[in-house]
Amino acid sequence: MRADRRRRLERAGWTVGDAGDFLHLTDEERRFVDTKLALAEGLRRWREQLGMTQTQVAKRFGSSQSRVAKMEAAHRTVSTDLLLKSLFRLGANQRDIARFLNQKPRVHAA
Amino acid sequence: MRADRRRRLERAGWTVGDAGDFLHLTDEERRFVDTKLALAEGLRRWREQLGMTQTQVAKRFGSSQSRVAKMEAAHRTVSTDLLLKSLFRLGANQRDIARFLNQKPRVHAA
DNA sequence: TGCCAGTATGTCTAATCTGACATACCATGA
DNA sequence: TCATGGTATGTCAGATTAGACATACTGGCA
Repeated sequence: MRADRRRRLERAGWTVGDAGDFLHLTDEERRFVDTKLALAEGLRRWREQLGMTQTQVAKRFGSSQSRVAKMEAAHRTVSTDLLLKSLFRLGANQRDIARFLNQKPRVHAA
Repeated sequence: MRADRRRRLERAGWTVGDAGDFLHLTDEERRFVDTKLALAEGLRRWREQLGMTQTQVAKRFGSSQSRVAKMEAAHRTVSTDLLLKSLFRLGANQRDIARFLNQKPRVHAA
């Protein structure tokens, strides 16, 4: 579970030392990352719900598929601003966002 | 109420044409701005709750009072990333954020 | 196996955001 | 009235992020 979490973060572009000192992320940082992951997951679920591909979404955004992939991966070059704007562009509203934040992360839960 | 809302946005640095065509903010933009305002208000309330001044908060952040003022004003040069990080640094958590988002805005409500 | 749609990753340049500083505003109390 | 503490606004240089493009991975199916 710790390892899984770390993998997710690394995939997301966070250069984490190695497993042990993973904890020199401060509490704030951890909360921030978790929030970003929640939004990213929310975005992916929302897109899938709409039955759209990343490419289709990218086109609608006037952006590129690669950028959408990074959004959903909560990559470090992706801001929460971008995640929020993207969700809104796909029709989500403020309450949907709040819902995503209250949702327990599905992946590193097991 | 419309006028009040507009004033808030202008104070926040959004160049809004004039009252009438205020509506050429798209839905997405409006939702995004509202979200930012909610976080900004949340930050101010959180700080006041802690009985701190903007200057004190700035010092704790390693930032400046002017930046804190802009955060609380949801100024356009302030990202939601900064707002979230700031809230987390003051001890808020993801659920607190969700709560802020579900809260009806106090100001342009009347 | 070889294709293909969908997704992921790396790296550029332009645009945006950050903290700092200077300065202005705004109440309240002497 | 004028200090003073707290808050707001404008601007700038350095840091970070956006979209684009190239390219690589992945799973399914002929």
